[in-house]
Amino acid sequence: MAKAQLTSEDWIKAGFRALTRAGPQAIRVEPIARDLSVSKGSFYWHFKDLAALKAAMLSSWETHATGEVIAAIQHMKGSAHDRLDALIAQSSQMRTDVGGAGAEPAIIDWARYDPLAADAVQKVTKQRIAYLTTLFAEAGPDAERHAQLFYATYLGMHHIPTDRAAILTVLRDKLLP
Amino acid sequence: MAKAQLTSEDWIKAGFRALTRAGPQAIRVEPIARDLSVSKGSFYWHFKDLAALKAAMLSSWETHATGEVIAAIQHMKGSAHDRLDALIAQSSQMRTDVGGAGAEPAIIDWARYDPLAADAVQKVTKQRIAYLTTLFAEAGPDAERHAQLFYATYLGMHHIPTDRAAILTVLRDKLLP
DNA sequence: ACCCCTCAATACGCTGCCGTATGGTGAGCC
DNA sequence: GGCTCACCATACGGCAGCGTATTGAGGGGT
Repeated sequence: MAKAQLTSEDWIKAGFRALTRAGPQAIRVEPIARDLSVSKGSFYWHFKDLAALKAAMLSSWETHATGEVIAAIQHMKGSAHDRLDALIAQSSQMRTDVGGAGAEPAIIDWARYDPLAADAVQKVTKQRIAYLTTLFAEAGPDAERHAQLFYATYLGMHHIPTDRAAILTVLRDKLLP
Repeated sequence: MAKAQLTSEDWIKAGFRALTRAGPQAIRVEPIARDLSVSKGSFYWHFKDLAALKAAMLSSWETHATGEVIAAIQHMKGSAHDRLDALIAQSSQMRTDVGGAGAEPAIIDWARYDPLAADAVQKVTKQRIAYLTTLFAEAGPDAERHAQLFYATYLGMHHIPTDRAAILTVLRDKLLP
């Protein structure tokens, strides 16, 4: 199960594990090295310093969190209603390895203290709301406000101890009658 | 402007400043002491250790964030519609000193890594949703789901770079027609 | 078989922080 | 004027983490 050699990808994944478990400030070299059962000598081979790992994580998340997801939804034919359902389903999967939905709250939070993370989050937010706006535009006016509302709910639902998909579904019913 | 003597309250407020500026892991004795232009010798007079300060902050937030607010809204006569508007207005004030709305995201996040904070947040969440449920109960069925939806949106809107009150108002229109 | 290149281990100095111990200062009271 | 007490400064030992330098081990190409 354990590979003989590590790659930068392994460090990035381990970084996300640390992030989701203990927050942005837990992205530290030596603890992650212990998690990988390796010394930090390995780390400084793959990365210049800690900032480089963080940058790589953000870059990785940026592509995974926008391009891939939107592309997957986009090329499935269907109504806005169906596509929203697909997005809702997607957001319940909660992968944490390369920045799936499980890591979202931690990254959002990360952005509160780190300008680089803030930059990445801002880009992703903009793209997502833009895409949602196109979906809601099919159903009437105020598309952008509705997109913002939907996305805010998506972000907030992670902190409510209940069935998350149900909350989004209720909102979708209200916005796309 | 600067008081001669400090109180525990001053340390708690300074703790919230550190929390909102740089996250939960920034609640550290020496940096906060520097913020107060004082040595940490003062800190260990007012508090047993760092954990004591954190506990005091959480306790302070717990009372400010539920009892006081709900009481203020409760004793103003009016429809659920009006009371929701009052809550929306309240949440746009963004005080950060003793755990106002500006500190909410930071505290929510804090709870992800600290069991004590998680405990406080869970209590507050429960109370708030319970109160919202009573408001929505006047307007039809599914009151609890609507309360969860509204609260999730309230939490998430903090991360959307736009007029936050507007988002909640749109949602209120949908839920209380 | 050899070498080189990749990757990891170890050891080191440095910084920031915690918590303790102890000493100092001003205000008020007698 | 001296005492007490609340409040703060200073100094110390300890620890955890960063980043560097140096050395060591395998694996592929020739």
